[in-house]
Amino acid sequence: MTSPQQPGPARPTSRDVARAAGVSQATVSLVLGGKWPGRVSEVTAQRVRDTAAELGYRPNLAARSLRLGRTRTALLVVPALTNEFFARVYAGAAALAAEHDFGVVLYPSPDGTGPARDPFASARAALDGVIASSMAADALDALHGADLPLVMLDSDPSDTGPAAHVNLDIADGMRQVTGHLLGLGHRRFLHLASAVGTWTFAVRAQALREALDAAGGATVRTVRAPLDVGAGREAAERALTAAGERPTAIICDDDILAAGACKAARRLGLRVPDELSVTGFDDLALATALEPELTTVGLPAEQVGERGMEALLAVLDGRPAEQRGLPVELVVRGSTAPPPATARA
Amino acid sequence: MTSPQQPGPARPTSRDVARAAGVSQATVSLVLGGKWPGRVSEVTAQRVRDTAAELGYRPNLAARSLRLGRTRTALLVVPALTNEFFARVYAGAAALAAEHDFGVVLYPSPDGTGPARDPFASARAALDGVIASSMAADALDALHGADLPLVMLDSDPSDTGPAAHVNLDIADGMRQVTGHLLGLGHRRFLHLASAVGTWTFAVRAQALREALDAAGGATVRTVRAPLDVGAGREAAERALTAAGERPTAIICDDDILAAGACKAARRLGLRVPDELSVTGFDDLALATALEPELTTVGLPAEQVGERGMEALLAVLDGRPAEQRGLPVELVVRGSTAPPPATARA
DNA sequence: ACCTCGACGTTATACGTAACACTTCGGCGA
DNA sequence: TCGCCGAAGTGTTACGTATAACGTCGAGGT
Repeated sequence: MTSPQQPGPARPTSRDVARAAGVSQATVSLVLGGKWPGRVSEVTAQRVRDTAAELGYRPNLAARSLRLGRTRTALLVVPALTNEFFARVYAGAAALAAEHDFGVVLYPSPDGTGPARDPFASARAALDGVIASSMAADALDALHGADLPLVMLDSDPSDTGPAAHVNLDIADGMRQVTGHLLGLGHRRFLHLASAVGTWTFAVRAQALREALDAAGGATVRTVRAPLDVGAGREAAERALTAAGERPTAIICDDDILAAGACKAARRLGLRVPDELSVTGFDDLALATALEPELTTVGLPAEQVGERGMEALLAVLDGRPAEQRGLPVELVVRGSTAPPPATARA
Repeated sequence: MTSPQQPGPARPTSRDVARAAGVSQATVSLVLGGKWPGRVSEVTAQRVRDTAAELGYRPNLAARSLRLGRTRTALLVVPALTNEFFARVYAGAAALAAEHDFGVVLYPSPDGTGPARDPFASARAALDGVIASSMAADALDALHGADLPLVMLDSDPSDTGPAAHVNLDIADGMRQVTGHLLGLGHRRFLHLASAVGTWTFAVRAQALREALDAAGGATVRTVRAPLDVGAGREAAERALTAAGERPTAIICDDDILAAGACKAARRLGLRVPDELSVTGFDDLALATALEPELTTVGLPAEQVGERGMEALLAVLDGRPAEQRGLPVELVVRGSTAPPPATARA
């Protein structure tokens, strides 16, 4: 029974409901749109609602969008969703959107392959606005080109293009980890970074530098690695075996890199945390799956999505979107400890 | 400069392009729709394309959908995307969809909380079809109610409701792990299951049972746990400390549970793999982040998404969707080894 | 000279909805 | 009795697109 065309009776329209209820299409629209008080009597309204339910009426969203010129749909532009952080951002955004009868559609930034698709073609509906992570670099130009309300996540606030910014207080997170490690007695650090050249890297690097300078006598070396476990391991392994005094703590920009650093340590026969401390960022599920559990900076990913959507809704309403850094929180677990006595000399 | 209304000039329509190019709107539609050969001269066509590009024309997708009655949009229904497996399914589906100028919108099955939203309300556009994972139990009823083409992922093939099924050959995966462990000499197993009561659990349990029966003299105990590391650890810890002979291998339905099992082992002072073998399912990034790396059954998640979309496109074209189990592959890593000599006696 | 026909377009229409402007009608104060 | 008002709806229109049906025009055949 392959029936490519109209199989059963076509979906009922508001006019069908109107006919069945003995009213005009306009009345159906009024009632179902919630605009009826004072315009339609309660009895009629109830009759309309009943027949609508009976026929299984669902408004045609394409027609509604066309009529209204708005779609109640936002585009969320993120790098790969396989990164738990962004999956959580999406979850937060989608949850808040649902509360406001909004939808969220994703632009999955192509993972390397793919000819850098058009973010707007992938969104099948017309869009009311865009929420974009600064990490999805490939799509950003196109977004600025479109004259849609744009909310940027974790991007340079001095960039005045976007209508609003939602930023994590990463600098504070960096200060917290660094302070924690300095307090334990560490003085030689390795910074395993993921996205050199971006704004968030600059913020992290500067916060780290300032914290170390304030402590005095501390050194740091920065190494870059693509965002996966294997790459993190290799980079860490290289840095740990390089000439010069070995660092006693590795500060990673991401839990995934931290996992790599832990593997590198194990390969080199360094015990974590006794001989080497490792910290991450994000507090992914991974952080508590590892042994020892990872000391990391917890980022409220869901909140990032929520606030992004909140800001977008505000902009769409003509309200000002309040810009505020989201607080982050150091989560101390088992991957950090004082440096070995030999290194403290 | 908050401008809730029309800020700049409204987006150009096909009529604007027509005016600028000195042709009728219909011609613009023909040219841009690719239907021009034989109906519009090459020069005119080129002129239309140029002016369209110049004005930055983008077709209004709502209007197109309304006109065509099709949206080229599919709904993908999955449990939480924070599960890397489903994020990969989405990636696969979205990639293939993009090749066919299709879009994929997600129904993020509410994570416990949330009043079980309407899957169709969350999709803002009208839909051409649905691809649903059997794991998103809460939404399935509503999906069967709608008369949309439905492709089910990993669900009972004897359920004839859906238009097509895309299944992983999980039974084979289970046979492979079991065979691997039996070959190493294991005879006492713990099955750490995630979704008792579902079809995939039934398949796994039966395959496991059959493989063990064929070997003879092997025993298994099944324990259930919610799908997260902590729950897996607790369940495994309880089972490992229970009365009776301790199992020498834990077969987990998921890498996440396997991570929990590894933690349980470490807590109890059991070394993996020397004193306890652990296997997972899915081959997530987590599998290689752990130490030792996890022996697991690799599932082609992206392919699941691709095949699902492929099947849906076929159904929409009136073609038959070929039903085939996707092959899975045992990936042997460091978390499995022969059981300790004491247990082999 | 008339008809045909292909090439190249154009005109007109419908998709389903929301909202504006309008009608109908009983009641009510002057 | 007239005029007016509010309640309760209805008629109509427009949103932007795709396509079926129709027009025009010149070349070529008879």
